Amino acid sequence: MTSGFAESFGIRLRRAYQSLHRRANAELRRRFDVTADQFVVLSLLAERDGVSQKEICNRCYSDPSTLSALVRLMEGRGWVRRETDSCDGRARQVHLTAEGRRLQRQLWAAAGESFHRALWSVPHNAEEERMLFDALDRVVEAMENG
Amino acid sequence: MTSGFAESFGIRLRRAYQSLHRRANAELRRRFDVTADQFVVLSLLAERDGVSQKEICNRCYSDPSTLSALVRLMEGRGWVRRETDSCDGRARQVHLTAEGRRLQRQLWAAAGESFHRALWSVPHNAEEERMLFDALDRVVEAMENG
DNA sequence: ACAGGATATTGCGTACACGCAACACTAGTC
DNA sequence: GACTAGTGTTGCGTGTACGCAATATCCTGT
Repeated sequence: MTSGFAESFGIRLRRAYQSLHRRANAELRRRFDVTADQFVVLSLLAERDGVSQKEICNRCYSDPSTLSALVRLMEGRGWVRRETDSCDGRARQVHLTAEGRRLQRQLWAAAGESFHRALWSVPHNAEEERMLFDALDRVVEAMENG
Repeated sequence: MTSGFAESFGIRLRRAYQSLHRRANAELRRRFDVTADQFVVLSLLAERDGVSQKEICNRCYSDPSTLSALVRLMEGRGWVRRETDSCDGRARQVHLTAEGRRLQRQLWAAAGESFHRALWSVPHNAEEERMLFDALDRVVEAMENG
């Protein structure tokens, strides 16, 4: 167990995430002038729309104030529309615009195909994928409670 | 396979890393006024000292210009010492100071114990740990080449 | 010795992450 | 209706991530 910090789970998780994020950023920026985080938000909205920023935060596990700036930037580019929720005056419902939806599909088809194929090969089979996903989810759980 | 973006490997990896990083940051800042990334560098140096910044970058997979600023900040706080390599005038050898070494041990004992225990419980057994580590390493490999 | 190419570091600009505090609004209690 | 507690969003400051270009220094072949 004292295999050293460099060989620990933490540093491995860091390396894996950083390499994914770095590559996604490079690919998306070069070809579409979109950042990886913008792509994440676009993709989550493509799955479910008209939700509060808080809801988006929960889904991608990012920070409210970070997301606030990000979503307003995306609004400025015409990818999303924000309306004050009629039931809750504090909240803003975030919707994809037609333009945003079109862009998301384009990104998913182009870059998504490129490095999703690379990622798909990571778990060797369904069993392993289940174990891997489960472990990652347990990290979140452990960090929030443990 | 079209299980949706929110259920994909990428978003899970993101959530896991973010939750780890967030918690480590919170814990370390509150108790010691040290950031998670500073802790990473301290720990890597505690394992091997007197190396170039490039070498540190390779080990923690971070960016040269990011690390440059980070290491100089740590130098200002008296945790590391930087000397121009006598054999290679471009490189700086980074050493832990006595103070830095003391701090690293303190962090490792205190915060390390707290959430390393949480992380240890993530892989259920040695077999699973091997598979998990291997998968994370394959992500890095796939992102660099694939 | 010297030119050309590779490498380590730095400076700059931009985007994110996050804690904290302020603000607006809701909801529950009296 | 006023009071209090809780929640969604925003503004601000700091630290980090990264690409790009510049600089200084190797190194290799000639």
